[in-house]
Amino acid sequence: MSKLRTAPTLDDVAKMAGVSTATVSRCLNTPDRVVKATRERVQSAVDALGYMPNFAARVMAANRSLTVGAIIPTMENAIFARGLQAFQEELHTHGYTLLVSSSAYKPEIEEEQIRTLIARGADALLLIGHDRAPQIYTELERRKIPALIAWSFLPDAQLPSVGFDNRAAMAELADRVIGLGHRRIGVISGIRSGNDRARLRIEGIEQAAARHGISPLDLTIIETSYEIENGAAAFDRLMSQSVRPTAVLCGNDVLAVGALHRAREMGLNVPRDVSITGFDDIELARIVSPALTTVHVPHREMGRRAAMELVSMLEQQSDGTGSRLDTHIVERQSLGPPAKG
Amino acid sequence: MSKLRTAPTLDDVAKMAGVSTATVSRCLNTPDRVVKATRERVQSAVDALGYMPNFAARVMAANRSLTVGAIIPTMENAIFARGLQAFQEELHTHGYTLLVSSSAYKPEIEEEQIRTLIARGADALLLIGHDRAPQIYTELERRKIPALIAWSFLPDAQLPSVGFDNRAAMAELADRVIGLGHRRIGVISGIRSGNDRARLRIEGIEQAAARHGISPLDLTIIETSYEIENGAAAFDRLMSQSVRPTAVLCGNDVLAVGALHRAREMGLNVPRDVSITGFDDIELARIVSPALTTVHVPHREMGRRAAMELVSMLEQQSDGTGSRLDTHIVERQSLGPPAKG
DNA sequence: ATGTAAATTGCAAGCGCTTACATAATTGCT
DNA sequence: AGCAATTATGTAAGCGCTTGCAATTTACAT
Repeated sequence: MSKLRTAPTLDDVAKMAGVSTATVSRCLNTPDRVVKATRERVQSAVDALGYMPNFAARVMAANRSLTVGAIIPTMENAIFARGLQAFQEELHTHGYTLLVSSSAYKPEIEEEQIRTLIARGADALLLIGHDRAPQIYTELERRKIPALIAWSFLPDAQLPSVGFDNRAAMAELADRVIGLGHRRIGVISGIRSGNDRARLRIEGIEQAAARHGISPLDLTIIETSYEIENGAAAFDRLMSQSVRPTAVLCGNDVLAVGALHRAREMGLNVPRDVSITGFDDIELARIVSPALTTVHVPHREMGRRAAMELVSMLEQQSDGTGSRLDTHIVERQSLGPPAKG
Repeated sequence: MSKLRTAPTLDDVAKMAGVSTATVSRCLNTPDRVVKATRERVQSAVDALGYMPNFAARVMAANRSLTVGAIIPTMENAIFARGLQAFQEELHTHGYTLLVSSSAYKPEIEEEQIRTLIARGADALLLIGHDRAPQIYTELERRKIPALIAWSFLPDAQLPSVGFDNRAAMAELADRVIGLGHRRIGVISGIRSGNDRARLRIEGIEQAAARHGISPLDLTIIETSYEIENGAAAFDRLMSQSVRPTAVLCGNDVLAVGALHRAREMGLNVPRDVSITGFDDIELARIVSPALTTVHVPHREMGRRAAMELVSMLEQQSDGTGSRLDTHIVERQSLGPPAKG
């Protein structure tokens, strides 16, 4: 029975080149272990047949896939795009492929995605942030899957992390805002539950406020998920308080853009009537007007380092050390001193 | 020799449940072909062991992966995000998984990605646009990989497509612009080579211009790749001509946002001094100010239909019929009549 | 030439799963 | 109760590849 028109296999190549399948396999994977003449013969057979190795078979036989999985909270906005791009480029130079999936910020989906990626043979995983059910870490440990956390650096966490200090970064920005004279501050944060970045950023603001003797009563915090619309709605709520804040610190640029948009719709001048700040420094932050004052995160560098770290964990069998990157404030037009009043 | 701490296999489950591996497999894939008592026994073994089927092994044995691959030109901006999201959601309801990769608008990379996805066992492919080397189509045909094209509907193309009529959509917008009295028109297009969407959109503008007796000399076309920066630079060039256009039609919203940004930097009032339009109606179009007048593309609907079509091609072994979706113009603030003079 | 070490190639055993086919258990009839 | 038809389960042959080990060839020193 002839298998009509299916992809050529190693066997086909081997027959055509007059060698064993082992040799063909070696030509593909460890060419220097094959003498030149044979290698060339095999290569022409490969070319002639348009042979491409079957990935599933390879994974099964070799018990590794040269694939790294990443689960990011969302693909819908640009927050993770640049970092992930750099991550994947760096992986590529080491011969690894990236598989991405998104958890929509839902812990149960993230857990499922982790299992799926493992079942698909991912050799290692990149996760975002530290907050998740402990048994996930146990499971990764048990299965001996190297994993790394990005977007949040914590020195003593269960897994090594490559990222920045969310708390300190936001505290620095809050210091700056308070230093300009703002005393009534609104905060539009992402949902803290299961999201250490959101939680730590708020903590940073609270720390800075406390340092400057600002009462918690003058700090209004709204939690909402990271969408432009929600930033706008939260801004509405903040501004409809009896005493309006003079500055609104947002958990990320997406929320800030929403706030900015609503401010404009309300006829408010930013930063004269109210200051608005973001976090992340995504492209959008430069495009809106007034351009957002925000915290710049070295996304590309973070992605690149995460990839290097993960590859070294994979290839040196090491546990990974992690690294902390610096952020800095980017001053644009959306932050100014409060209006006299 | 004991395999220390590796993932449990079908065999482990079978032993624990006291059945054959075939029965376990059937429990997982065709539960109604197994009697309830057995099924439950197997299920508890699965739970107890935390068993997850090995994907590679399954693909190899079953010769299908329940995976669909999509190659999109870019992930860097939101153009394809929403449609792809809907595509993946719909696939999910049919039990399929989506694997996405990006070609960076490079034909040779796209070709490589196609091969990679096939090697990884994709059961079917989603491609964007019709323009690509003919041998790719031959190859897909030869390997009997169902494939579908999105973002551009062409009734008689090699492969079925789900999308809209790029030419007609842009012609409609150009008609509107010309109808407002614009006679000198600038066009900022994506690179046409290998991109039928870009090509057809320009054709639409040219058609409309011809219909209204506008000389090709009054139509300045700049081609550049789809990045905000490039939109800005192209706008610069258009406005530094001896006779400035009164309206600038952009190949997509990303370019338009760049143009808009530069216009503002140049101190031009949009639309009083110059009108700017986009194409796609991504979220960004609503956020910028003035908000972009653009062509709304039903991205979600397109993604959903593409998924349905592909699943039916896969499951009915049919060839696929494709379908044309309607676009419509969204009037916002960036388009107005030309200034007197 | 001859022996030995090193390089090259082949053989064949899996990797974990699905599924055609064979067998065993159950059901429904008469 | 007895038989055929139906349903449930088991047996075992792969799927296409990698890789440890054995066999063969080549290179090199004596």
